[in-house]
Order: sequence, then structure tokens, then C-alpha cells
Amino acid sequence: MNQLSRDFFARSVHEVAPELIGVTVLVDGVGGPIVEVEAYDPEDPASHGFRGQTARNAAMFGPAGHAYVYRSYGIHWCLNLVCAGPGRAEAALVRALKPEHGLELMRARRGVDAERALCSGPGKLCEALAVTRAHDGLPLDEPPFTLLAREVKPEIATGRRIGISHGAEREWRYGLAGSPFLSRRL
DNA sequence: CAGTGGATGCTCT
DNA sequence: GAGCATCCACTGT
Repeated sequence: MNQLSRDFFARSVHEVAPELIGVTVLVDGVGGPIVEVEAYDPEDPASHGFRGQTARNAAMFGPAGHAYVYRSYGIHWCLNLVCAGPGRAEAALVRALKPEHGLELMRARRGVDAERALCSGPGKLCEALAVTRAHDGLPLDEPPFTLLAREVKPEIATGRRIGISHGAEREWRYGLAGSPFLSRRL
């Protein structure tokens, strides 16, 4: 097993994000390969880092290779992988993955049976992997996280990001072409 | 299918 | 007090 180092993330998110498709993410052994991410950088009005550092987004300004977890719409958690260097807020939002490890645990946590519905969206994925504020700022190369490098380069599709009002024209959403586990088709 | 709206909590204005 | 990097259930074709 080839675990990703923090150095892997210490580059521009625009470089890292497409390379994340196919990378396996496990939290306490539960997870699977990423099929969809979105890139956010500090020049992007849709990014939490756009207006500078605050208590909530501090992890985004921290060193690369750590998690940034925030609450969305008061209900869901969303998991980001922090890129670039300290002081520069770049991160990739993990939007969907293929459920592969710990399926029964995911079903129990999500309360649904269909495999396609377990991790096909940032909020769903965090519920299935039990990601919460407790994971905010944690390094990605130590438990409970495990990130495994992909073995083959997948076919990547790109498109507009979802659910944002400013900067929506940027095509910074990356997905595994044709995957049934995407949150929405690309 | 597509479109609408409610649930819900926290941050920043 | 507004506005969200969402999800689900509901409506009407």
C-alpha cells in the first residue's frame, strides 16, 4: 500500500485536485476511492478563504496535507484536503467517493441501503465516514485517516462547481468519467 | 424527470 | 439577521 505523504498536497490545488480522483480515502478503515472533488483557491469569491482567515477556516490556512472540515447549511459536514503552503488558503472539497470499505457501517450511519446513495455528495460522504468537526485540522497521513495513492491514472471529466453563487463559471469540479457514484453527472 | 422549499447551526455583517 | 461549498421530500408534469 502506497500512502500519500503531506508533500503530495504541498502544491497548487489546481495541480492536486485532478490527481485526487482515484485516491482511496479511509477514516478508521471506512471509505473508498474518490470520484469527485472541487478546487477552491484564495482568489475565488466562492472560497471560504477569500475573505481572510477566521476561527472557522483556520485549517484551510494551515499546512498542506491536513483536513479542513466545516458545517454546511447547519446540518451537514464537508471534508476538504488542504493544499499549497501555510498562509495560502487552497483546498479540495471531497464531494463523492465509491463506497468500497465498511459498507455495512456506512449503511447503518446513513440509514439508506442503496450503494449509490451512500457517498454521492459532500454531506452524505461525511455522514457515511463519520467525519465531524473533531477531524478539522487533523493530518491526513495519520490515524484515523489513511490516503492511498491510485495505481492507474483514471479518465477525468471536468465541469462547473455545484451549489455556489459567485465564481460559478470556473470549471474546477473534477470527476471520474462515467462513474455512477458522482453527486451529479459531469 | 424538473422545480420548490423546509430543516438546521454557525459565522460574519 | 442574512446567507450559506446540502439533502430530502414533496409537488407537478
